[in-house]
Amino acid sequence: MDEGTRWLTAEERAAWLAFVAATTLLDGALDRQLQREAGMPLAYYQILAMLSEVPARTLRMSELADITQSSQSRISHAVARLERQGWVLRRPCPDDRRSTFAELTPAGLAALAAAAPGHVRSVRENLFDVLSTEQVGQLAAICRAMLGPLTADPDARPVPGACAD
Amino acid sequence: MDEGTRWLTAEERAAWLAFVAATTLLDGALDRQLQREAGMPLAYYQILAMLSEVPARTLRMSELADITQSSQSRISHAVARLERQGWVLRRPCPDDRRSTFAELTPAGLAALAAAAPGHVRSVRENLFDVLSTEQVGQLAAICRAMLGPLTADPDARPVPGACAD
DNA sequence: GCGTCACTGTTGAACTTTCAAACAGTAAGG
DNA sequence: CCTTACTGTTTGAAAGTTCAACAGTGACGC
Repeated sequence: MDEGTRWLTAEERAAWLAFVAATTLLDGALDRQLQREAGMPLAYYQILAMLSEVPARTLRMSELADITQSSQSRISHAVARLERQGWVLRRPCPDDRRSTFAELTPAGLAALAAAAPGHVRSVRENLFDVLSTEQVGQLAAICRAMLGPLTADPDARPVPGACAD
Repeated sequence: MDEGTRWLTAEERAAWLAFVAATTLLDGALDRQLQREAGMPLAYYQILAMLSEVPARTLRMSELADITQSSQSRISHAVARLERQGWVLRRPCPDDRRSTFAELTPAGLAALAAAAPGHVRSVRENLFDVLSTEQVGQLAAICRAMLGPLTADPDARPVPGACAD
């Protein structure tokens, strides 16, 4: 059954191992840095960051799930936690009463502002400071190429129908 | 205090957002594919894969932690689970009685062999099939550059001293 | 030998994520 | 209306990860 499998070439294999190691370590490093210096995991930072860049600092739960590439269940649990911490506020949506708005509070914005410099420094140290300008462009092109199949791939969607237009 | 922060340039920011999205989605896609077709999460597949490529299909727990870029605690829990499933066997190390060997069982090898083709296909579809040969080389170079600071960075090490030679 | 310190691995509690199921609201057809 | 299907969100249990604490060894100096 696997006679037809196209295994990886030596170059692909080397690239793959380096990719897995680098992304795993980078993720861990960023998570640890945030946890240590700001007391929040990377996933929560990303939620706060997304909310901060949007009009009225408010998004519907499902939009938040889409934009952070996570499942609705995860967002629901995470926002519940952030709400307990006073960083996010949940409000019903008047137009569609199925929907809920998540709004960044001033305290949440302050926590984000306090965490941001350290996070950016960490991203810089571990990624951009070791790449040439050319490599930054190459990386962006590579990632954009990956996004094609990934955004179409049913495997990549956390929740069926989460990306419905 | 954050006056001195070097924020990301527009190019860096674009690259960063694409990178986060692509790696998050790729990770999710691979995990789902394995979970669905082989009934195991990606993290466990990687443990089995590492064990399968080593003499006697046996590694010390700490070596396994190093090679998979994960913490000792994580490996301990994961191997305990894999052992319950009959895919890995734990044995005491005669030379150093602190150490424990983790050995891939025939059943574990069979499970890995059954899972591998689908996994490789998924890696191909979502990564290598959308990249040119040139881009594969660029990606490898970029990841190798990242590994420099990451392997030296204390943030990136799950457990202090885990990488001691 | 003995004390000290580093190293290996495990454990249990806390936390996060996932999975499946439930729930409430909306939309469409008869 | 009533039914049916679908959408947006929540929930609780199960699974996985992390963290801190612990126990058992080994290595080194005195």
